[in-house]
Amino acid sequence: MIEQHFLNHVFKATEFTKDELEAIIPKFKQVKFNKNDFLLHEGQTASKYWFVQSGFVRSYVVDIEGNDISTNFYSVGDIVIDWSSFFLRNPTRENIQALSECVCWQLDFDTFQQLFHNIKSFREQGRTTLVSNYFALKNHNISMIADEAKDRYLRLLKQKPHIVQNISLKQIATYLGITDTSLSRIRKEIAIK
Amino acid sequence: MIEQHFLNHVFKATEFTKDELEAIIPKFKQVKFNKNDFLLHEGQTASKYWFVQSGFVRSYVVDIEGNDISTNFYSVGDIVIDWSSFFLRNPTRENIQALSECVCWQLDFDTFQQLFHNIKSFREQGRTTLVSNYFALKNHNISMIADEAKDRYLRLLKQKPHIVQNISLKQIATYLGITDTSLSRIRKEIAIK
DNA sequence: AATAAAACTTGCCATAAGGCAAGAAAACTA
DNA sequence: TAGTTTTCTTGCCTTATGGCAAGTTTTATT
Repeated sequence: MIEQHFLNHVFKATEFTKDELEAIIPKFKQVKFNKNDFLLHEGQTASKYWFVQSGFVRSYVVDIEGNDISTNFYSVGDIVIDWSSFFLRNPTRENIQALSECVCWQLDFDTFQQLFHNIKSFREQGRTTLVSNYFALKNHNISMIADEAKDRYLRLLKQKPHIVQNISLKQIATYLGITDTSLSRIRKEIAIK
Repeated sequence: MIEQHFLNHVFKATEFTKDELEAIIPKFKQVKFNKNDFLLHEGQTASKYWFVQSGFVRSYVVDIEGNDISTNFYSVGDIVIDWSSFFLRNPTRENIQALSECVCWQLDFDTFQQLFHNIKSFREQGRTTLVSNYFALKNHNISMIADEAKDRYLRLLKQKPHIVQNISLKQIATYLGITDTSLSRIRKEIAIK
């Protein structure tokens, strides 16, 4: 029964007719990942994307010195996609890795294209999702410039408390553009107050 | 004659049929801005976007302390759009301002929607443009974390030399997340070598 | 439970970048 | 062209954050 499907939480029924949901949702395939599995690896061209039903995922890039930098974290309800690799059909610089056991719903590029060009509400919703991701990235970027490290951490804590609780200090630190040492000190300072 | 239209450089003929170009290009309206004119102002909801035929444009936000932070620079051939305000129909935090006299080609939201839903190649191209912008923003963000100030400046210099040559040191500095003082010192250091 | 491996904390010192303010240079303006 | 405003440079000192390394705690493995 499609009403009970996890993806109904993703494709809110208010924006889609029942027929549309029945055309869209069955196209997704359930996949499971083990901890440390790669959903996408540096050098590959993304040909799928996922919605997370359970578990935690991280994306990161490796810089010239070999340090990895977290670019994003994903948990229940989030879309996991390398937008540029998926749509520009280019090999990616990003790695996307499961941080725990995960259950996801997967769609491939060709099926996406078919839905995108045939269902108006699907493309509207896809555009909204992409633009929302763009907006979040822009705000993160502004925060990197305008806020000091402690405020960036507090901002993340407020926006994604479940991320802060479930992901290692080191991986959060690189997302915030600071070292693990600094983040440890920031946490201590906050705890004292 | 549509072949001579400026927008032919934007909508590459390889991706569009002649008929499509004739449906798309006449929908754009030429507008001119004087130096310091606002294309979009904080608090407004973006209802148009532009392609720049000539001149320079800057977008910026004002932080809590009242400092402005450049978020982007635009010149010939670039799209000037507040993606999130335009598509999510929300009031924006950004200001978009002409830095010189500008000639632009403008499209409004309703006309965009009509083209987007009716012309497959138009929506493919729009998606590509948005994703390319997303990619650039992401790389800027990674650069903010992985590179020191001098390298961020050299990167901008390489990627957008015409921006560095035409925009004030202060405005470039905030884009790079540093003070004008620091950028001045970085330039001096580079000049010495 | 024992051991190994990660993850986190802390101290000491180094450094990139900021804050402020004065002066120089360049760009407008009348 | 003289005057005014804006932009840029430079010196002096401060500060947030980094680098490294040792120790501690937590988590995984057999």
